[in-house]
Amino acid sequence: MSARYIAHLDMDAFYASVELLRYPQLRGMPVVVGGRRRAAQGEPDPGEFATLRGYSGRGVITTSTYEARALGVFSGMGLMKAAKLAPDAVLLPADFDAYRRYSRMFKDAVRAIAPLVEDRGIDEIYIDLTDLVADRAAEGAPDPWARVRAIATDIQRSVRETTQLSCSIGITPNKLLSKIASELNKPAGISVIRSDEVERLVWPLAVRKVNGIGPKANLKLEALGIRTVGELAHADVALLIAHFGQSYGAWMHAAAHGRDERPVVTYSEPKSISRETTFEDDLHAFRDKEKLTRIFTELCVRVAGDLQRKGYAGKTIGLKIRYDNFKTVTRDLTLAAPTQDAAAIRRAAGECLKRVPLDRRIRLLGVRVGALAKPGAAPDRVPGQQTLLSED
DNA sequence: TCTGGGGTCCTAGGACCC
DNA sequence: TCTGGGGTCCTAGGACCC
Repeated sequence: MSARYIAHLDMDAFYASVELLRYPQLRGMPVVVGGRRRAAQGEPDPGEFATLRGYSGRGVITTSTYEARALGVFSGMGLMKAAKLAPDAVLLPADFDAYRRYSRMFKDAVRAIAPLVEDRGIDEIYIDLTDLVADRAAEGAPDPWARVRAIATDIQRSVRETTQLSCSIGITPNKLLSKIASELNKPAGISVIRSDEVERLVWPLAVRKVNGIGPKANLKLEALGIRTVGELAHADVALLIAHFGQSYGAWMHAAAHGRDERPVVTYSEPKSISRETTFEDDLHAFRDKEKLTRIFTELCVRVAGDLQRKGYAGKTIGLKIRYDNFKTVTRDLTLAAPTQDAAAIRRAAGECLKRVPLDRRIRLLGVRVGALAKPGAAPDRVPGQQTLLSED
């Protein structure tokens, strides 16, 4: 594959920054977004924001401002723990409708400049700038990397003008490196890594910085004495494959050398749609049967609503249960035909429930619909069914 | 004081068919 | 009676990401 210019754009402290647009008086203060969605609690009185002090419940932090991060409070952390570290930090409930609005705004602003955008969730995207860099060859700077920086600056300015929010951009020859690069200079940074700079800029980083190496792999690597990307790059591939399997081991090694050929994918169909909820208190399968049944049915109704709104039906219905000890089990059942009907989903999920042990209290209940199809689209072939031009 | 909710992808075993 | 592969679907669990 010839040289590409791939950008990764990451919005800075996205949810918290959107909240600061609404409550500018909180700027400069430690603020965290998270906790359970509040039911129509209304606008808090100015100067009367809730703080973390005395928080009790099962919420986690979804985003924290940089001032809050300085106090050791990061996303994913339980709010009870965060309250001990930063009792005076302001706690705001998440408003996903607002975040989705701003998400659309910033993505539209980017697409107006560079159309080849891959969605990676609400607050980040990949952008293939290769064609744009070529287009600007005539009028722009002679050095393509200088043109790349100019394009990134344009994108950053446009995002700021349309949303009043800042973002960080990494540009490199591929997605893997760009994801790493965008984090090097946060917030509001632009970072470039050329192929010949991988050793200098990437090898000193912890392996955990590589997208795809999570907490488990990190621990295993540590046990092998591998802490940095450079150490991973120098590790024996055979050793990595022995410990992580052919596919993952070989990938890890390639990743450490900065190799990644994945294209920027501008559209993909969803594979599954699900709803789940963690209870405020663990529920007992029999003692809390009524409440459990009501929530179970409600989840099915919501999944069905999501399917209908998005125009999908699915034939694999899944149930997820997390027990009080955090152990999670799943069961699923594949129907003869796809459905988007709440009652049909409820029946199938009910069958799944019969196959789950109910000897512990339950922390979480979830319902999932997979093997999605667009209703009206050609159905999957039924085994044994005659088809024209069959190759059997 | 335990750890949200929405996803994707991978692995592995068994069923079933050719 | 025993011994074969390959391919696909289904199911369960787990790692990882935002």
